[in-house]
Amino acid sequence: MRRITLDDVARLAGVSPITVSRVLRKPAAVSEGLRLRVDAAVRELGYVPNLAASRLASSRTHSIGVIVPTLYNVIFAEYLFALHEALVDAGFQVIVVNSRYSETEEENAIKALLGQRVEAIIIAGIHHTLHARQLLVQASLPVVETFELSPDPININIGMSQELAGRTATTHLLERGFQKIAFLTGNLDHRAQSRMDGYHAAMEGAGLSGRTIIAQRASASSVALGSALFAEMNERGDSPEAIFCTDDNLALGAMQECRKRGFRVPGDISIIGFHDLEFAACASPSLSSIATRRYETGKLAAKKVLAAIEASAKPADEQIDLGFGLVVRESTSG
Amino acid sequence: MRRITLDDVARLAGVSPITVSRVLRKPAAVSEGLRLRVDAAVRELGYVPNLAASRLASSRTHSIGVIVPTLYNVIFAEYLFALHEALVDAGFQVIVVNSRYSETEEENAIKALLGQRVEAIIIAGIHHTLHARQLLVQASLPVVETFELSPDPININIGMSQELAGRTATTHLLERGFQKIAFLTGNLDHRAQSRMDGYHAAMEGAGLSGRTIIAQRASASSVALGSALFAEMNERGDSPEAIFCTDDNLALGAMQECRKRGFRVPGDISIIGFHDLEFAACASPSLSSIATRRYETGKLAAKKVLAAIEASAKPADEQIDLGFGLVVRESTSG
DNA sequence: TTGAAAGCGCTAACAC
DNA sequence: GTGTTAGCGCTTTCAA
Repeated sequence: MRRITLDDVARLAGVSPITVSRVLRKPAAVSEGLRLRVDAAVRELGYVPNLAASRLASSRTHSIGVIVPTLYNVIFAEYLFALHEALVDAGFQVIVVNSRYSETEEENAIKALLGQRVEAIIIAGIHHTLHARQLLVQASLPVVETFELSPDPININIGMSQELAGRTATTHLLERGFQKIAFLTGNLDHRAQSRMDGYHAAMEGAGLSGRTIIAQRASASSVALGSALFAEMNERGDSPEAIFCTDDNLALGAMQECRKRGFRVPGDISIIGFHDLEFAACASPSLSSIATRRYETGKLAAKKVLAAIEASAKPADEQIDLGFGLVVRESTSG
Repeated sequence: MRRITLDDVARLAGVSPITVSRVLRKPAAVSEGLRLRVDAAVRELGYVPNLAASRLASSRTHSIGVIVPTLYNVIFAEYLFALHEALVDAGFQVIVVNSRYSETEEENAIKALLGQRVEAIIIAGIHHTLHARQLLVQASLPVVETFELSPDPININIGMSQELAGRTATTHLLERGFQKIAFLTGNLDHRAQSRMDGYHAAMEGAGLSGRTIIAQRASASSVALGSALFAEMNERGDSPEAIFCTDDNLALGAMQECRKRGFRVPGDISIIGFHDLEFAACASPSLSSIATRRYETGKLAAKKVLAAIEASAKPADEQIDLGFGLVVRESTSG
């Protein structure tokens, strides 16, 4: 059974194909009589326009490519939500591609998106293969890099200093008077690495560079991993007074494992997390954290992209530091 | 600056356009000499094929549409992860559309996906507008409905009985000897509604239909909402012996609020959640829950769709009940 | 306001 | 193994 095309509709309505096309795209430009006839024919035939043909002919795709390293993380879910909200409402389709924390996959994703002639690319992170970077620089479309601050942005960069955030969290613990401060992390992607750099910098600044305690395991952050890392640390005899976790999930897990092993939080051990996830405020004890602006990042990225498309010009290079917040709650208020 | 096309590459390599096309799609069918020349030209020009043109010419899009009611929920994140994993590896692009729990938006999403000539549609839920249903029934592509069991599947249906799951959770509490059992829920989407139906059915079966306790508020499930709902219930004087929450997040929030108000879990109040999220096992006390098969649902949906595309035929109607599990942990082991 | 002609960039089908 | 021809189904001119 052949698919219904514009011509079929035109024939049934007794008009030319271009008139049908106009009725569908700018109905105001067609007289009411024809419009009604066309609408009726469309409905009768159950016509659905072929987007590939439309895209080819108009060279507009009304689609925007978004690359994230994982779909398995609330952080990106919130960010994607914000992007979707703004872009879909503006009539764009969002193509989400998951690079699985691999720069090679990211490069492939970029190629696929360029092949689709997306009208902009929004990409989490600032580390790309050389070739990927070239492709993005050469492409005459808006490119937004998010979540980190790049020393050399491709085009638009909306982010925060992960290193400074890591330093801030650690400094907060130092200011509470703790010296034995542990750092807990899962996979060391670029952002986690920067936070760890911040931890090391703060410890060194306090003359404690010889006394760092690291618990790390190559798997995705999760509550279970937090428990496991604390257990591991405890069993090998490390007994920190405070813990900085790269992620609130780890922090929650660590906190629960603390209690299981008879430590009070914050009485015996203070804990600070990262991202200020929804549960941090109502955990008990409530969890101190670094608040990151996932939603705002997505919103702003979408806004910038829409403005650029509107102006039909690659926007000027720009870097926006959205910053972060230190949220002090019970878990570090011993 | 004009975009590079296949013809440009062909001219530079001194071959016909179709040869370039072949090198890109089935390199084995081209002699090595030409292949190398073409590859070089592709690289030199930075050529990226136009997918819209390819899709139009071949009438294959290698893309699959996925509709979910929200992106703001781990449940769907895990499901999407599974879908992506299987489909992307098989060379398909996944187009995710968010219907925001609206049947109208869902209908629009279906139209948009059909317009793109996706090769299959995978949709969470079994409730659609009449027109949306018609479109899906008429479309000559595989359609998978997930997460619920439909009395009248459009094509393939992979799910579980939400009602039975709700009944099972409630029955578990009844069997522990509790009578004052509360039901906590956020937005009453179809699935939450079915779980509540299950709760009512179980209560009625125990002769307790007059003693149901419901705490509900129209917002998305979250830990904070769980706290709020328990607080509300407690303040209006309802004092349940056990609580069934439609979601583990609610359960975690309720558990924390219990403790804040001096109730022991499970000593004074037993709690069971839903979905068996990652943190349930390592919460303290560990959280009883109904385990749902999000990942398996995604995997199986992808598998069915790929098989159908492979066979290039709309698959036979089929219903698969993936079931669920009752996971008993400390929070209901008083 | 409406239509005719041409073409977007690729691939299927067929020839050589 | 390689090329020629003829579209895929729309939209962009431009003319009426």
